[in-house]
Amino acid sequence: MSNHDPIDKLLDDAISGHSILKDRRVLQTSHEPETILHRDGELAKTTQSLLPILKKSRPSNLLIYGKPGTGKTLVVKKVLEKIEKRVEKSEFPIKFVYANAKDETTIYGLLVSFGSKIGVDLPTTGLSISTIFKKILDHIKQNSMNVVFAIDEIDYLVELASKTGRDILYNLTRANENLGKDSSLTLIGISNLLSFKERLDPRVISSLGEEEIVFTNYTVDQIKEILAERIKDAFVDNVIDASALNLCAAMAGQEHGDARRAIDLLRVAGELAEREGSNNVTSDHIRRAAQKMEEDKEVTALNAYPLHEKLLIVAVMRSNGASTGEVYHTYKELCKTIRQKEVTQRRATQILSDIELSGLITGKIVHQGIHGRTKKYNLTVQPETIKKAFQNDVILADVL
DNA sequence: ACTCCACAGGAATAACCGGGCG
DNA sequence: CGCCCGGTTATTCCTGTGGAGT
Repeated sequence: MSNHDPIDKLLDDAISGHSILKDRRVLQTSHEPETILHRDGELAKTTQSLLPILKKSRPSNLLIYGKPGTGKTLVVKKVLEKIEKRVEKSEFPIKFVYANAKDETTIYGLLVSFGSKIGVDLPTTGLSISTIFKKILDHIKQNSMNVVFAIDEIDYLVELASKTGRDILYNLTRANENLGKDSSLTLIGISNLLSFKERLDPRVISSLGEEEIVFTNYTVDQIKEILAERIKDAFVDNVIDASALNLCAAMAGQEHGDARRAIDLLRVAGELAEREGSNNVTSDHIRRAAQKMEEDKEVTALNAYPLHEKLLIVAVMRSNGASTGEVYHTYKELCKTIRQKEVTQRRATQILSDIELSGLITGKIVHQGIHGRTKKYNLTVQPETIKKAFQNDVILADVL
């Protein structure tokens, strides 16, 4: 699967003089390992569910749940790949299509990419969704294809789905009834959220959820083995301290057994160690990698806020531990210096409690007798982080 | 025991915004 | 293109509140 381009490899080596990293691609999220550890049950169930297709009958639609980093995508891709290989030589036409709903901004885009993968030429614009849909079904029918369509992060789809979008999802799950005897369409939905089902049209649930598989979390020991496996391919021998490996697995396990996070952590720690010219990756590197990732996450979150949210965060930073009134006062000053219209205090308190919900600031209600009731706000992140995040915001330049 | 502060936070309503549709 | 629709943002107005000060 992963094509190890010799040119890339040379370039990688050249960039990092004496490298402790043998092949950093192995640690990237796009990497698909040969064997998938500790997912035997899930692999078996998924295969089982798709088995009918080998006997030329239609499998049930399948819904897969599991927390992030539990190997859902990996397992589905692997199983589809294996079946496809097995069927390749036979004259029985099976087609697997994988799409990630996050990559497509609209249902329309999703359908078009789906269509192009099964060989329907579609214009990227101009046709209505229902026309596209019909063309795809016609194509499947005419060529008597058996198609399995895997939609990853299907929760996103439902999120952005308007009424027509929901209808499409419904039609997709029920498409079989309109296909002839010789063709079929099976859906595999993959979702991070267990609660995803609740927000679905009950008609869709009954047809999409014909069969369900829930992916369990990895244990710390399992993560350790998965990491060890990757380390073998990614790093030069014996550069990862045992304590570093343990810590890395433990940190990821603390969340909910997120293998992807563990691997990310390892990659960042490895890059950190390499940049420092260190000969091995220590638990200190892991710790700093975690810190860096946390900070990056905060910076991204900070930048995603609209202007007035940012201004209020700066106001909280300026006057740490201040009451709502004081924060609002400094906020108004900030608005004046950058010539922006301020929002009302009511709105400001609303925004502040929204930000509080995201965890960047904390607020505590205090009663001060004759001095009334108010909320005292504090920053939970380093002021440095905030400055770093906002420094390339041209509007905020003057108030930092 | 009573007052009164400095807001919290609910409700109603208006302004705005992006997407779909004829 | 304008129009409508649903969702979000913001304003206005409002009632409620624990305890320091008297």
